[in-house]
Amino acid sequence: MSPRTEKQFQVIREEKKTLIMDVALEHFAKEGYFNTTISHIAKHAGISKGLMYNYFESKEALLSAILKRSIIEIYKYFDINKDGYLTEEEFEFFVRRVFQILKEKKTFWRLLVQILMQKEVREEFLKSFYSSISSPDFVANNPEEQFLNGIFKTMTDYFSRKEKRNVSNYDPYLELNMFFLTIKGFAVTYIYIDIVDEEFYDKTINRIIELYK
Amino acid sequence: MSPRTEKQFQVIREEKKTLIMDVALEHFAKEGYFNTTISHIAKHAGISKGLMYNYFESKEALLSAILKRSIIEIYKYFDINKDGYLTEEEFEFFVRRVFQILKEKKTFWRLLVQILMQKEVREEFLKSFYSSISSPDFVANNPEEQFLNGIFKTMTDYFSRKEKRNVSNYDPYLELNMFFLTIKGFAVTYIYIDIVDEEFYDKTINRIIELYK
Amino acid sequence: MSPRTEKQFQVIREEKKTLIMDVALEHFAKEGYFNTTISHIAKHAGISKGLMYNYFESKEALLSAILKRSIIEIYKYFDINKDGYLTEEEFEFFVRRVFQILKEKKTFWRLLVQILMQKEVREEFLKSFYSSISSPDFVANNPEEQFLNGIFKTMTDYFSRKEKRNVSNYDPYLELNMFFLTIKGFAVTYIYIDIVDEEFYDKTINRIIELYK
Amino acid sequence: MSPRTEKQFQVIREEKKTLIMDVALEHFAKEGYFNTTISHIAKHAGISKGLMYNYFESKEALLSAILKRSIIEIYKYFDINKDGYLTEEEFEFFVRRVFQILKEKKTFWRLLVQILMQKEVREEFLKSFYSSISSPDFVANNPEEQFLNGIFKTMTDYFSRKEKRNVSNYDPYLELNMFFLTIKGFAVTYIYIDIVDEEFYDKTINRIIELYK
DNA sequence: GATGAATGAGTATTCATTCAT
DNA sequence: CATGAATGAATACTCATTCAT
Repeated sequence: MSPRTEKQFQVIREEKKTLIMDVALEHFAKEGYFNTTISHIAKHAGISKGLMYNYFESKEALLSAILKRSIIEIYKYFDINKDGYLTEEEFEFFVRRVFQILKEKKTFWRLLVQILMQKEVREEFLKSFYSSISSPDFVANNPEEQFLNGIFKTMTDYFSRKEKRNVSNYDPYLELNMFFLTIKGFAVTYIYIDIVDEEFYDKTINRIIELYK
Repeated sequence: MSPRTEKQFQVIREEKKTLIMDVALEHFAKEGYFNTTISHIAKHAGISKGLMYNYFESKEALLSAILKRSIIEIYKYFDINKDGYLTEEEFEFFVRRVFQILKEKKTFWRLLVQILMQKEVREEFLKSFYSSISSPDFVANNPEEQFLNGIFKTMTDYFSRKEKRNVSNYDPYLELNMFFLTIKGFAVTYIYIDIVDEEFYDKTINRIIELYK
Repeated sequence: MSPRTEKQFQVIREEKKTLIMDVALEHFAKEGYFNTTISHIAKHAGISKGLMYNYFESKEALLSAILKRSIIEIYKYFDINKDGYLTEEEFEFFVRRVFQILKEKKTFWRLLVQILMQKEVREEFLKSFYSSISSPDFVANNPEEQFLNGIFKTMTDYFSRKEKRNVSNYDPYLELNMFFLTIKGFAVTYIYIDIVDEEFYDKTINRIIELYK
Repeated sequence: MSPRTEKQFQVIREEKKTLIMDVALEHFAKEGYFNTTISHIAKHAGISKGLMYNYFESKEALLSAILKRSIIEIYKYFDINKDGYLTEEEFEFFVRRVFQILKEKKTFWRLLVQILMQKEVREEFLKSFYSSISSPDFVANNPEEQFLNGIFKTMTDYFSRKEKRNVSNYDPYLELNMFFLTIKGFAVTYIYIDIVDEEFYDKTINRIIELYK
């Protein structure tokens, strides 16, 4: 019988990779990265340990792949029209979208936060993330500027344009910082709340938008 | 020479425990809890591994002891006059104190955050912390009420009394939540900043106080 | 197009086998037998792992095939007229030929030496080599005598005929042994010298011939 | 009960290290370095794998320790009066001593040869060996020169002083090389001979001395 | 013939914890 | 109180080999 075609192999590979990443994310998030063994993942994915290493060079590479996949996917929704100018509507949309994603992918975010709190991992990952999002493919879609820098600049511009009446000595950089603090605090708080009070969740979002829009 | 008294032994014991905890905290915070081995701690504390186990039942128990000690010590500065009523001055003092401590014990807080982000650790610790602060010893010094509950109630009362002009549909519980979010976000952000811009640090604190006082 | 004939298939088979063996030898010699993986060989030979096993039963069988092939090929040049009588000219030709081959196929010899130094491999291989050269196919081409035994006898005869003036108590067996020692020592030394001083190489050969011719 | 003294611990350590090294050498030599597992060594030494790693950082470090120990021990007997001048008597003594040691420690030498034939190991080991024999302790006993360099120079001097009547165009460097070749060839041959014909062994040595003394 | 996904037994290494002294 | 030798279970990772297609 003739062997599988190149395409068939690709499909198999892609499916298995996805399967492994999904299972791994689930367990990393539930039991923590260090407490989750490769054996455990393999068993729950219904494959052998060897196959894991056929697809991912190491446990760390697996983690990295998971993180990148999810973050890339999330950033797709940012700064949608990419004109570098954030209107109030775009800002609000952006904030709501972030919190929507946070709610939908809570386990992933819990993992991400856990990982990023680990200082060593943190720095290494940030570096590799930067380089991954500024890879040829990525840049091709964003020829104008580096991604994160772009986000940051757009946000700074946004806060520079605003002038809050009720704020003495308005400082756009401070305001941007406050905004990010709040987002982070929100995220860090909610990823550990198992059953979310939807109404309160929305109220909080509204309040944040009210404060920083 | 006469043999040491029971009391002297206790003092020695206490000093050794403190030494071990100090060294352990230093290394846990610097290299992470999992990456720090008992051997390493013992060597740096100038004692044997065996002795470590004479003082602490396990590595986890050591961690637990460190966390409890530090948190207890921190809470001493809270709600100083303990009348359950927070004036605006007390509120401001409290916020500034928290950030002061954050700045002074950054490594400890980094560790604490890392640890608390680990879900399993988190739950176990919170439980044990709750019971420790309501233990006989603890209660003896705070006969009036459960500690954290007290804090929480006092804060809720504080926000209930306020009515922000510029906030539509003022909700004290929401406001308390926003306040905690912000504090957390601030903490999570600053524990990873190695060199702090003092002026900006203070500006941020002032802004937080301005928002929630 | 007509289907390939049986013969054509055989040619293809033979070519593939040769290709695999060449690539494998190259990597075995460069990186060592244990450090060279089947995957690596397959990739560099441009074939699949599965096909490898279609041609060779195991990694060890592949090694064995390589060794046999090369040694058989080398022995073709020995004792060319096969009359069992070694003249001084034939002796010198033989020695020079051996060293010529050593120089030309240094990587192969390095591998061979490495392999033969591994005791277990050594014994197993020597056994299988002996039986292979006395296999039906082999014997068919050398009907008169066992190969190695023949070499050995011819050499002993050669040294028996000589009587070195400058040697007290001349012992042909000892002299043969000394000769083999020297050859081996030379080989073991030169396979690890990356850049050979041609002049010195030749001088050494001349000296060896001078001593044992 | 009071703990063991520092000295007692040292004795235990030294004994265990020796035990492990002895057992390891035996198995490395018998089954080859790669085929010998740490588990195997530990089991035969009657200790746990963990203890192995208490004494040796890795399998490679264990090997290295074995090699160094034995070589250092062997070199003690070289160039005994250390005047850098080799008389004919000293030369003969040296050669006989080398072959004596070869006979006595055949398993070790077999291992050494196996290891040194592995190209990668070879280079790394030679480097580390060089630095180990020029360590403070070692240099203290040989303040005048690096060890191996010293040996080499002394040998070159020795061959320079000789002028073989029966050799046309006598070349001391060539002669030294021939001598080393022969020694190596002898060693490589005899480490694999299980039962040595003592008489023949001695005859060969005599012949080598006759040729190069 | 040909492919490469899949296997699983095997290996070095780590480290919290115990315990004889 | 104090020591550090000793344990052993656990873990990431490797690779020759098999097999469905």
